[in-house]
Parts: sequence; structure tokens; C-alpha cells
Amino acid sequence: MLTFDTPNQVVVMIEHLLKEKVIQSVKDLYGAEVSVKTVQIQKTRPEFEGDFTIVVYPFLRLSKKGPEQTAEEIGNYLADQLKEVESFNVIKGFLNFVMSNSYWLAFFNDNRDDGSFGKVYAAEKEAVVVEYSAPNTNKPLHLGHVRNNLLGWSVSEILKASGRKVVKVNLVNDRGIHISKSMLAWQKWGGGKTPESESMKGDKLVGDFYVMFDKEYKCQMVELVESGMTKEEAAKKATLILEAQEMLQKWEQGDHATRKLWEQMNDWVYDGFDVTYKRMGIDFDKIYYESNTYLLGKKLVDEGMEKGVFFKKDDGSVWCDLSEEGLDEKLLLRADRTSVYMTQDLGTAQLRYDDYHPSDLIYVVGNEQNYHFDVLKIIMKKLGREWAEHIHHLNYGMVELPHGKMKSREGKVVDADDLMDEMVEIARKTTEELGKFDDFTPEESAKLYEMLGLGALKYFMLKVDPMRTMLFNPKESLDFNGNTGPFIQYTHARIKSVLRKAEERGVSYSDRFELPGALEEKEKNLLKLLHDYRQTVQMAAENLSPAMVANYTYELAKEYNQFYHGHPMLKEPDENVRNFRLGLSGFVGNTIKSATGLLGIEVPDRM
RNA sequence: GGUCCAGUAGCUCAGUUGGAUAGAGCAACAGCCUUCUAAGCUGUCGGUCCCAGGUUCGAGUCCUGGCUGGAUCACCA
Repeated sequence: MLTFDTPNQVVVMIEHLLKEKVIQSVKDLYGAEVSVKTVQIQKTRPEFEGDFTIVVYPFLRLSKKGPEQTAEEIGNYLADQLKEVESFNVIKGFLNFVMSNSYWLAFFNDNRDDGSFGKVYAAEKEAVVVEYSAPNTNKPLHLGHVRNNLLGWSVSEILKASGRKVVKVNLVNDRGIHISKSMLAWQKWGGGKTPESESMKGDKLVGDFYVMFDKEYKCQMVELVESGMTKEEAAKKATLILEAQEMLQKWEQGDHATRKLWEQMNDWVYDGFDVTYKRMGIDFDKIYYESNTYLLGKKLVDEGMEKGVFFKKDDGSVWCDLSEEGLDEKLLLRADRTSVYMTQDLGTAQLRYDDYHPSDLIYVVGNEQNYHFDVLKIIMKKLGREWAEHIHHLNYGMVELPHGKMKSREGKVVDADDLMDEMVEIARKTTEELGKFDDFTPEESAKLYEMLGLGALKYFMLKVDPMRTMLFNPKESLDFNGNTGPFIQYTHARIKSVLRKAEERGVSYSDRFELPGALEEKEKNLLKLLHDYRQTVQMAAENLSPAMVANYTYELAKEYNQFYHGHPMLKEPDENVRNFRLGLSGFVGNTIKSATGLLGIEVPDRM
């Protein structure tokens, strides 16, 4: 999705070297040019001997020889020229290279203690702006926001680790007709209730009034329909909606009392959101408020009128004609001059561009808004903003529940706070059932449960490709075994435990190693996986996909557990082998910590 | 109806720009704790990669057409 403007020089990998040599070998052997793209390098499948594999089928046209012979010739060429290549074998059109032990050992020795292994912090000058969360001030955060927040935060961290400068921004949807609804409900039926008087989180209190409004509004509509109105008429004529509209206009005119109420209720909500964000572990570099940007949006609408790209209808409403693009007409300003969603987003996009002149603007927003972002891009381009080309909509699928969908207006949602509570509670129960660590203080235990519960939740949400609609089944999703966050956390704790024991026994394993003999299969597998980490981070950044990091981390943890099972360390008599395995464990531990860090998952030293 | 997205084991999901015999976890069943953490490891069972064509040395992956599911096409945000 994102392309790298500056090729990454810091991460020079053996794959690149192999590629270059293959291109050269084809040139020298067959006198033909091949592009970088046609050279495919992949990891050798476990059932064959080798570390890297090159597919030679694409070169047969040039060599005018059979696959085996071509592979043999290229293999000889590379084995001759690269000291890192130990040997090679050919199976059909597949050329498998075995890298030398000294290559793997050098990789191991050079990187195992590097705390920033796999990450590249050579920041570009221009930032990438990532918007996520974008809450609505009258709805408490729910399951959908959880996916959004985790995705946005993690994508930002991954981009940073890949060498980009990132600005994390939130856009608070703090104005509009929906806000008037909860304000009106509070005025009418609130009886002066406050978060303090009710001992409630502010966002929950305001959310309740929003639900209350909707309920009463529906009652009014039913009455009107019974008195002979059509449904559409009733929806427009109900006194509650008329009052809400009047309130919105008062707000836009800056009416003192209305503004004051609005500020007070918003403050309640922000206090509530802060608690949720903090617990979730996400943060922002900058917060935009729509109440500050919608006026800029209106200016852009005026600009569009002057440029003749928008037009006005008889009632005074302003529209943009998108029929050339195969779309409809889009409303930008109501007849009463109040702004709509698109107006605000035009303004925020402009403001954000002016603030940072970013190379890319990423919007983490659900896929139900694909149309909105298509339109946003088109309109910005019509206004002559060339940078609109760099707007990316990172859309993600909805989170569905086993029994139908969530409906926030009816209050049928999986609330983010409740969900976190539940996960942490399960972590507590599970740990207690396993009978672990009676020596933990209550504070230490609480911290561990929090880590595990949230780790399970985060991993569950992030391991799935963002594009997919995912199913959240509370019963099955809250598992702590298998492909889960706690499994990875457990692996880390296990590694730390061994290293702790080694230290207690005074075993030092910090030297560079010269390993006698060959690496064992599991050891080699681990080295290969660790070797992949840098590439995984880069790919995850390009694809804006935390799922790639999550799945990589699982593979690594799984491979380590297999290694752990069959390879003693502290009891290994050969000191050199023992120390190598301890060093390898440390390397894996560091990498797990680094990778989970990109996902916002903390790993404990004991569990 | 138009547009966009998805469809892989009973369930939840992996599957880097097309590459070798499509992989995990859960569930089910059978094993492994006096030995560095059993939240682990090993094994068994489980597949028409939605269907049909096409492209080519090669298709889960690309193209076309269907089928199924979801989203969207608001003076809600």
C-alpha cells in the first residue's frame, strides 16, 4: 500500500545480495538482462535441504536449456562468487542454497544483543499522519473502536520502526446534530445529574442520554404515524428532532448557554475516554476537534463555489457534481448553511496538511466509509489539492458478534471498558486455577492479569488481516492457549526464567561464539526466523498490516517452544553449546519483546 | 439495481510480488511433568481453497462470468 520513496540502505539483506548475483550470472552466462522482479528468492521449504531457494523457470527462455542444467549453472556461479554460500542442490527448477554456518553465526553474534534489532530509526523528513479512533462524543467506546484503536496505534508503531516519522492524530467528532440530541435529553430529563453525582464514567452518562433521546424520539414518531403521517414525515416533524435542530443552529451561532452546556458535557466525555485510552495503552500526538475545523471546511466550500467546481441549488444548499466520476451529487452545505460530515472532513484534511505537510495521510476508519473517502479524495483533487493523492484509507472490516450486530443507539454493544474488565478477570481466574506464584504481591498480580487480559484481547484483534470482517465470539475468543497473546507472553516468561536460572548459577554466555560442528535443525530454524524479522517489519509497514507482525511472532514463539522441549541448556555438558543456546534464547526473547511491542502487547518476565 | 470488500478443515484464522505434497489454533481422540515454567510439547482425525471458464512450464494467489455473505449509494456522523 505504501511505497518507500527512499530505498532502505540500512537493512542490506543477504536476499538482495543473492538477487544481484543471480542477475549478474544470467548476464554473464546467457548474455541476457533480467529485471529484479523476475528473480524470486524464497525460503527453502522445510522438507528440502537449504536455506534460500531461487526459482529458475523464468530464466529458461534465456538459457535455452533445461531447468536442471540452468539451475546447476547459476548455482555454480553463485557458489563461486559468494563466500556466504556453503553449497547448493537442484531439484527440478528449484535451486536451493545452503548458507555457511559462519554466515549464520555472524548474523547471530552481530544482532543478538542489539536492542533495536529489526527496527530502522532513520526517520524521513516528512511525516506520515495517521488518524485513528475518531470517537463520537455521545457514544462510549465499543468493540469496533477497540479494533480501530489497536490497529491505528500498532500501524503507527510499525511505520516508526520501519524508518518513518509518524504523527498520531485523533479527530474528535464533537459537534453536529447527534450531540444536540444528548444535550437536549440531558436538559429535559437529566435532573442535574453529573458523573460525580452518579459515580459514573462521563462518557457512559452522556451515552445514556443519547440512548434516551432515541427512545423518546421513536415514541413520538409512532404517535405521529398513528395520527396519519407517513414514516418519513414523522421523522422530520417530531418535536424532539425539531428542537435538536434548533439547538444545533444555536450552537453554530455561538449561543452562550448552549456552548456552555456543550463544553461541560464534552469534558465529562473526554475524562471518560482518557481512562479507556490509557488502559488500552494508546496515545496521540495531536487531537483535532471538529468544532475547530468545520469552519475551515465551510471556507473550502466557498472556495469551490468561486472555482466553479461546486454549485448551489434553489434552496441555497451547496453540492458537488460527481457524475463524471460515475458517482452521485454530494451535499456539502445544508440550506441553512450548517455543515455536514463531508464539510468537516474537507476542513480537517486541509488543516492537517497545513500543519505537517505529510508525505502520506492515513485514515484508519471502518470499511463502511469507503465511499466517503473516495469522495473526499475526489473533491480535494477538484479543489486543486494534488496531495489528495496521498490520502490512504486503511479500512478494516466490522467486528461481528455471534448473535447479530451491535447497535449503539439501542445500547446493544460490547462496551470497551466492560470487555477489558472481562478479559482481565479471565486472566485472573486462569492464573489462579493454574496455581502459579503465590509469592506475587497483590500489586504484582494485578499488573500481570492486566498484561495478560489485554495481551489476549490485542493479539486476538490484531492477528486478523484488517480487511476481513471478524467474528468476536466471547466464549471462544477468550482462550489463552494456542495461537493467542498469552501463549506468546508465556514463551517470553519461559525464556526469562531460563536466563534467570543461568545467571543464578553464574553462567556467562555473552561472548561471541565459535560453534563446533553443525547447527541443529531447531537452532537453525530459529536463526532463520530471527533473520526474517527485519523483513517482516518492513513488509508490515508497506502493507499497513500488524497482522503480519502478529503471525510472525506466533511462529517464532512456537518454534522456540519446540526447541526448548528438545534442547537442554543448563544441563547441556558442552559449554559452548550451552552458551550458544542461552544466547539464542536471549535473542528470541528480545525479538518477541520487540515484536509484541509493535502490537502494544506487554510481555512479563514471570507468569 | 450500481460500486467496493470477502468466501481456504466442523469453528476461528495464516498462506510475501503466481512456485515444490495448501498450514496453524480451537474442538475430538491418544500420549509426555522426581529433569531449565505442562498457559507447553508429540501424535491421530479433519480439504471440491464457493462454482465455471481463461492466461502459462506452473493458479488458493492473476483475468472473465456466475453464486453466497457483508458494506455502501442520507440535508446521520
